[in-house]
Amino acid sequence: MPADAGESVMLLTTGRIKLYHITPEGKQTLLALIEPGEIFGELAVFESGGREEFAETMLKSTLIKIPRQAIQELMESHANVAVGVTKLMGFRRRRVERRLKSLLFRSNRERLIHLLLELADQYGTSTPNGVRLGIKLSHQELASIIGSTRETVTVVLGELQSEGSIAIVKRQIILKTMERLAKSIDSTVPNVPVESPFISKNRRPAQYGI
Amino acid sequence: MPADAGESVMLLTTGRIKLYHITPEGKQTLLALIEPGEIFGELAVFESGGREEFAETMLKSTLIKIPRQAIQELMESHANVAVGVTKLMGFRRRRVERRLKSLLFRSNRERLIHLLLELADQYGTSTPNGVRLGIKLSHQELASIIGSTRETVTVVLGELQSEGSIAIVKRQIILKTMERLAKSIDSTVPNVPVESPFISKNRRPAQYGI
DNA sequence: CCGCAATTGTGGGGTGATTCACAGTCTTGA
DNA sequence: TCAAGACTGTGAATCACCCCACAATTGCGG
Repeated sequence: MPADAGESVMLLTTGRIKLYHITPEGKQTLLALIEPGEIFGELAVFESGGREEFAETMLKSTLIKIPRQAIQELMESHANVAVGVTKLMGFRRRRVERRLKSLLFRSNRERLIHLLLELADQYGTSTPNGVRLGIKLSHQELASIIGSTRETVTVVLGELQSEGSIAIVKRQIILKTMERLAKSIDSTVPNVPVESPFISKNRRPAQYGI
Repeated sequence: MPADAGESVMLLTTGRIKLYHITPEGKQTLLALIEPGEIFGELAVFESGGREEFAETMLKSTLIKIPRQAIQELMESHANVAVGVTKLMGFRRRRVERRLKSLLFRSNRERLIHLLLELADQYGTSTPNGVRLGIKLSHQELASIIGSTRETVTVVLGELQSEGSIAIVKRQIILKTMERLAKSIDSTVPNVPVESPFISKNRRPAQYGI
């Protein structure tokens, strides 16, 4: 597999791939986990250069390399392909935005719980004891997702375990009380009427839900 | 302008719009600033429900509301429309990902500088004294973008000002030494060879640039 | 099954950032 | 032009989290 993948879109067929970025300090930030059926490197379709992100296989993976030009033509000639690509990009963007929201203004503990719930959503399978995460991530990796450190993750996971919220067997995390965890992060109940500090009282601008 | 915008894509023609999210605690996180020519609410095309984000005008704005169905048909019949939408979504995703990267593992000060540079890039105009940001954001708003607090932003801006890096006149920020600022954040030089802590020495997985 | 490396676990010191409280300044609508 | 509300500025106390250092455990490759 050559290193010149910049001019192509990659389609993952089996396995799992980790996309990440490395900061100047050598710390890494996980950008996305790619599952079979997903494409990545799509942004390369519209621009060339800028190759500061890396991909790394987490499982034995096979993928198809689609030349940039081919997919561009395909999108132009077959509208449904274009719609599909758009949809995929939308999903990934939404994931990123959700992560952004959980990152801003949340404690380390809350972020970790948030992440666990999300992983459960994506990779969880129900068992009698609770939801088992079908993905193995080291504490280091978890930390790199929530923007924390290895040690802190270790500690918080320990706390959650002794609180009985999760169990860890063979490096597999099992969420025993999903509901309780979920509640513990969004019902940090604000009794204050939701009032944005940004919305002036006298000159209130137009505002809508979207 | 009705509040039922959920079923439509909005196209901004003039003005500026702020998209944000409000956390249960009432804190707000800015998701995106929309400029003329951009669309938002696109995700609504593919899914209904889920309306936890808000839009607020920052300037007098006019926008066109395109019904969900119309754009879907348009995308299917005119491939170039689909390509365009995809492109726009890509840009926004890239912005979010960049922000995410700058959020993880960076100090408050670095994040603020990073933000100023980005704003200069988007809204800056060159003047003899430096680059003037053509956008007014309160300290509170700046804080909500970088995930900090109003007070901290005030302090850091003060520091930058007395360091001579920026000047503030009439609530307008002027970047006097862009290069110096830029250098101060990415050349926190790591002489360590870039070696991911995630890459084992014995069983190194496949890894490529993308 | 043995050994090395990766991973997990734990504590203590230091600190950047939040929180709270209040004062001063700017701005805009009446 | 005046007043009320938004915005900016500042200091003190507190705390969550990072950083460093080292021990214990697990797991993989030969």
